[in-house]
Amino acid sequence: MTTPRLRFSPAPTGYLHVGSARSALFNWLYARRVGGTFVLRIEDTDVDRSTPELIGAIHDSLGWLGIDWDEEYRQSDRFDAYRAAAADMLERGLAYHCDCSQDDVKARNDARGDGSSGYDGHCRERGVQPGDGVVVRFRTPDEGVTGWDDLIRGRVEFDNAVLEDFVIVRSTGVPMFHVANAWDDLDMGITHVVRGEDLVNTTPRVLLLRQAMGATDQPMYAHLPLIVNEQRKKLSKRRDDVSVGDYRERGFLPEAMRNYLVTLGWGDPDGQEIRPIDEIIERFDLAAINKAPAFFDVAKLESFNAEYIRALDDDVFLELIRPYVSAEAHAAIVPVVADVKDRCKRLDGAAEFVDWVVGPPAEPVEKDWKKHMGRAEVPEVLDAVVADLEALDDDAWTAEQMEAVVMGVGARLSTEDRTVRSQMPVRLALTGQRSGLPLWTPMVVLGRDAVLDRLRDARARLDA
RNA sequence: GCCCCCAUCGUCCAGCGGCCUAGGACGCUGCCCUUUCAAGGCGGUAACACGGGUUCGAAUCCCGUUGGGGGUGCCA
Repeated sequence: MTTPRLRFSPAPTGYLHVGSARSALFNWLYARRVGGTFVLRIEDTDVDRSTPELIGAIHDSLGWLGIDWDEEYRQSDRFDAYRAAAADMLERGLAYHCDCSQDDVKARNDARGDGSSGYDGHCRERGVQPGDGVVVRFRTPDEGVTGWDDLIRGRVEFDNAVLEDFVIVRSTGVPMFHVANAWDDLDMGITHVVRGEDLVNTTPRVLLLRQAMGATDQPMYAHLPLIVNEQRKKLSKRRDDVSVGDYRERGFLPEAMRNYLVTLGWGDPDGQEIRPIDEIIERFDLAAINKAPAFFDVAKLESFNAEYIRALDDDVFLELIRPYVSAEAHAAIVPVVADVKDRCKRLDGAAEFVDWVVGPPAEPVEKDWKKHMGRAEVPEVLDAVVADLEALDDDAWTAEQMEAVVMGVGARLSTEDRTVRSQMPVRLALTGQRSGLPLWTPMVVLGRDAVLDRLRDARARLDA
């Protein structure tokens, strides 16, 4: 038995699409699962879109996700082989030259008026010679069936009759991706082709080409269900956030992203969704992948991300958020790192927890203010807290003392008839918000003057 | 138009003929814990698209309908 060989073949577009990332991931998972080889093949036969920067974006995102590859190829380095393969097909009569312009083809189709849209085989027997504006087309069989046993979908078949004679060499002399794809899969000994469902229609062409190149076997195919948006349409660059790099910038952890991507189309029967990558590799199975499209649910991704963030060591978290927060915010977070980490859904959201420590308190929401500051005992509470805090020596300005003072006031003011809660008025006065970090340590960081100022401001506001 | 594919809670996944009065996760939500929030614990909400078969028995198999999606380039 030969070692399985899988490949991820992205076109260099300048970013890695999340759908592509998942294809890469599933290829990689399977390769690692079965001890196979994972090949990265850059499909850059459309030369003007092949630059080191565009390819670098793919490398970066794959690397970020922890997807490593064993071999790498670039199709632009292999044009000679594709040209030779095309020439050979030409020589053997399996392909022919065609000088029809796209307008010609369209005009004939319109004239026919039967709704057909593809190439009509006009040049099949015309003996067109190579020249300006001349392409090479593959002569598809007129009868018979081309199909394969898809690992995910089962048997898929196309009548050869519906396959038009497609272009295999552009008029510029550059072979089309089908040729490169078929030749490389054959030449590189690819055994499993795992890719998006949007490519099923090109599979019969590749299979026919592969045959024409002398192959007698087929690789195993597994066509993945598409990742869709809320409209159930394929994720598009225009309307959706599709770039892996963008998610990275928005503070998602690669482990969370990778883990979430796996759940789009696959789930372990034991029901556990979040688990270490080694365990996923161990359990992953191509044949168990779902057939239906999956919605990319950012809310769920964030939930995964929050869980991965919580599992981070405090010091690791502190380093990871550095690019996302100001130096001031970072310094403010250090003393309360665990509290921030536990509440942080994305790395870029860390700073908001200490906004009120670094800057002025937020302007309170009218409704919250009325509800919590409108209570009869609030003036008493604020006065008492201010008084008790003022009485504190500078060296007693500690988190323990903050808690003792604030909670003490509540306890002191409570009677059998009423329970006085002092925390919320203080919170609103200090932060302007009704929820957030535990107050005690941040109060120390904020400092005596600011704390007292804010409490007095709030108290004054009650009278206004 | 033609070709291909898909169809379980709002969403993702489990289920591969009886264990299903359909399970888990996200979301939403109730209670507990807590003088905030978060986390955690315990509940709740909510689905087998429809119609025919096959079978003693169907979410699971077959056919059709409906609904969605993908493709239909000298892009990949």
